[in-house]
Amino acid sequence: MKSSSYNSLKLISEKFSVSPTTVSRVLSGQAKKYRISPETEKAIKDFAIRENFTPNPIAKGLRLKKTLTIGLVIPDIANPFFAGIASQVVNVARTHGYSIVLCDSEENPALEQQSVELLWARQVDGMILCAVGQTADYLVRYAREKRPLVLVDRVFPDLGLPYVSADNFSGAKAATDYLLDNGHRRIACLQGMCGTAPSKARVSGYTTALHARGVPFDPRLVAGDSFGEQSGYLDTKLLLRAAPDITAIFAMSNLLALGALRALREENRAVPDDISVVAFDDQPYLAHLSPPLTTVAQPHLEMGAAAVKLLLDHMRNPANAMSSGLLLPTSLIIRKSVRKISQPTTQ
Amino acid sequence: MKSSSYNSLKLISEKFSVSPTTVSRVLSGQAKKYRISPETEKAIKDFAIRENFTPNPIAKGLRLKKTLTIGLVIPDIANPFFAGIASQVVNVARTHGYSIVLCDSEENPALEQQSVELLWARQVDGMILCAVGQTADYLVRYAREKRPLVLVDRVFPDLGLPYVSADNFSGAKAATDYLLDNGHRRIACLQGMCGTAPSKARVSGYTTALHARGVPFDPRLVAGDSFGEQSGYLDTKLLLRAAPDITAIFAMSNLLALGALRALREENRAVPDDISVVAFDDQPYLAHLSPPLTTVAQPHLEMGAAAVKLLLDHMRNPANAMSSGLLLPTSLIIRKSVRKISQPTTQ
DNA sequence: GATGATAAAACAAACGTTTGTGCTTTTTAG
DNA sequence: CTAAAAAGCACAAACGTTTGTTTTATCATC
Repeated sequence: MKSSSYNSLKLISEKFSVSPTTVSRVLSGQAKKYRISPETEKAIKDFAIRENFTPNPIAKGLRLKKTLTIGLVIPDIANPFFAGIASQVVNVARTHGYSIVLCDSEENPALEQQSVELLWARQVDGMILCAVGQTADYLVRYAREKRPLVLVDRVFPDLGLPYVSADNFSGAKAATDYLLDNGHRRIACLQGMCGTAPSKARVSGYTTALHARGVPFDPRLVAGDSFGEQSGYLDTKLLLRAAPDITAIFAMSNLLALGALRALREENRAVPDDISVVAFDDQPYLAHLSPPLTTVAQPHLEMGAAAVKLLLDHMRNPANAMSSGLLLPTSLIIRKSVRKISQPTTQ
Repeated sequence: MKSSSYNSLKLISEKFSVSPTTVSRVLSGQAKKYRISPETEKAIKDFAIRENFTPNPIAKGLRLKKTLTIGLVIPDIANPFFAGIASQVVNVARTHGYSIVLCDSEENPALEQQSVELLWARQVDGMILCAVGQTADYLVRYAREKRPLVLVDRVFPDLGLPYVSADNFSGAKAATDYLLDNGHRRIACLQGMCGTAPSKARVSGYTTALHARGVPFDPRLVAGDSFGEQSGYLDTKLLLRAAPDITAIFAMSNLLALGALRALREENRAVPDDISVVAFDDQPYLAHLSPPLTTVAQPHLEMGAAAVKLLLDHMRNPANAMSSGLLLPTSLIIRKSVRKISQPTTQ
């Protein structure tokens, strides 16, 4: 377990009076290919594992132009949603021998771009990016250069970059259907940052569900333009004034739901008795709220895992680099924040 | 903004028909020291920034034996507590020019040790470690070798390694005092993993507070041996049977509190009317629970920031490497989960 | 017009690998 | 006993930097 002062092939090679070449070949499993004698091989191997030696990855990286390193850029690692993704990214990358260099863009597009460029400069072999912002034009260059880069969650399908995301459309549609099934007709929708792919898809799922039931779409019922708690709070307040007859709120993020809950509490509207609430994205604590929140769960972990797998695939085979988008299924988790109401008019 | 195909000093040097040496010296700001002519300097500098060139950090790392890289080992990045720490670590490291290589030990001591060794092998310049487990003997070697390594949260003061942690003792004492102030005398305590520094310190704060008030310490009132939600649930159940007369529970982690809440709900004990609850560590959602939980907040962000600063200090100056422990103050956040009771016997 | 400063930049080695090729020595075949 | 083949390994270059030392040209000085 003690690590040695033998920290280079040269030192080891001197120990055995062979050349560094030989040691390198033994340690990279090329012994038979280069006809190293079994005795030499065993001696070196034993020594290496006993002294717990591994060839310097920096030198290796220089020579091989591969660093066994993947860059991960996240808007906010303290956000449980991204933390969940990161967790799986780190873990499956590890099982494939890759390490993760983590950058936090602090929800700032400029910092994001900086981070991406820093990571390429640091010679990462590939990159996983959860973008912030509605656009990311600086990425087209990387798409053109066919760099191994996969987008997660905040995707840009037009860029021709591989991506993985939850199936936001279907998730939102399922949630809306659920509300409709429970008799709701005036369903407000708290959207996230306008123009982002997830937000657009979710709103689209919402309107599609409405149309399918012939429920008129009222543009005044969709509010908001950020995924944050503040926005949920504020827009719910406004919504309650602008459309007092709503019976349900579909909050398109976790934090939006938290904000909405706070607003509703202040306004003395009971959930679900006065107003039903459905959130998007599940987090353990949602079950502990009162009432426990019904929500559409995203497969965080799978998203992270899938991103790494996609990336590794593209690293091995740059050919299939374009337009392999993955949409992972969501699932509606039914708790106690939706009330069944009778809606005489549509019975 | 477009990055060039000029990706080596050599290429650039040819462009200007100078030597790589000259380019290197210009780009590292040593122009005047080595008397590079101002024209040459300006030309190269301009070109470099126009083409957005930076010397290859891998080659640099090999030559300089410095990688501008810090390893971060976390038991579970999906846990908001650690995510908060990581967030600041990443950010302040970045402002100092360092990148973070992230490892997740999955609460597994063996994997932790592997990760630590992997990171050293990867030539990180320093490391920040949130250990799991009660011991970490493999670290003594690194302490002896005076490697830049700082411990966070789960610290081992005896190892002689620098560390930063919340002042768990004072935090727990404050929480217990608060319960006592509110008339509680039969206060149960849900501890975390026994033997870990935070858990020991917290329990010690709890007992100290009791003693100071002359409240008898009842060993049966301290239960638990893990920081997880399951443990909180289970041990609360057991506690309610073993000591039905308790009026308050001090849960020494967030998740423990969540588990306790679940158990109390099942047993139809209202919080805070039947039983008061105080948690340890604040997370945004605690305010949204019902009732909003009183808790002792740890300075996550400061902990992460402090860890990096300590580390950088020790990297610059290995001399002051030993025994610089930082205890960051906690703060009691009072919400609505504690009821004031009259306690005639001790009035 | 030699002598020595000084300016401007090049040389070469080193960091620790990997890899194509070349060099001995031993073994095998005929 | 010779020629060819195989075994076992070493050489040297390259990856892209940085840095101590040299080199070359320019200029001023006496």
